Amino acid sequence: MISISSDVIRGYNDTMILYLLLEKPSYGYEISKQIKSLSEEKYVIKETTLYSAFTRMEKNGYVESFSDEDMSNGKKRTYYRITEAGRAYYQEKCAEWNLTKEVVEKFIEGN
Amino acid sequence: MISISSDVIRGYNDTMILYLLLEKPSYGYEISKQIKSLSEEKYVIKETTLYSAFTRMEKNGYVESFSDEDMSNGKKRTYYRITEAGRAYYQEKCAEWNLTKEVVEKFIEGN
DNA sequence: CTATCGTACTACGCCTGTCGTAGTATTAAT
DNA sequence: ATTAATACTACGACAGGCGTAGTACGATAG
Repeated sequence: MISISSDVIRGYNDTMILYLLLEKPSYGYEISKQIKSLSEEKYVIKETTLYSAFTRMEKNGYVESFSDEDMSNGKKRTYYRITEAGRAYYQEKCAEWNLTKEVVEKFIEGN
Repeated sequence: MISISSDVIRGYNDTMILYLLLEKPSYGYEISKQIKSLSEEKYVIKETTLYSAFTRMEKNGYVESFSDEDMSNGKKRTYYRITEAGRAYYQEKCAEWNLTKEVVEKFIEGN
């Protein structure tokens, strides 16, 4: 059974997360489920990968965290909001992806 | 200037090298130049990356090395030949790439 | 009323491919 | 005589992904 290798996806987890944050702020568990459903169950991000991506991206200024003030559901959550730098980074990654795809496909069977 | 990040290409260097070995055995320097030209100068593999890929792939049984017996050009070279396991691995990586591409593109702008 | 499941994380440390730096040796060109 | 191109090897750092484990709360089931 073919599955997505971590070596390929490496560096693109951030991009996927940022994509989901483009529309509205979100938090770990929700992002995780969205990645799973958007990828049609083909990719499930590991919890540790996800949370370390948040930490890294906050340190890099691509996202900002804030706490769930309201707490109507009783569970504490840390939400993340994409920053302007995050949006710019996302755009760069999209361009990089297109270039990478172009190159890699020259080495894939049937071009 | 957008360039290919090592995080993206990680794990696909092997695939590119194997692709070039499909037709005929080759050696480091030649592979390096072929990757550069086939990618239209868009990707230049680092020497250390290339040679460590050879070592790793030989250990994994994807390639076999042999020495240049003839030596008409006076330079010692280590040639690599793809094995059956290497061909199978290449096929798997192609399938994996197609899956990965499908998934990643759901998270790239303009779908 | 007790146990399990789903939610929502944090901590720690290993693994592996990539890459920077450096060095060696031969041949060809200037 | 020196530089450039060829053809590597050695060593160690780095970073992202991931395995394992643990915490804590609420809801649901038996």
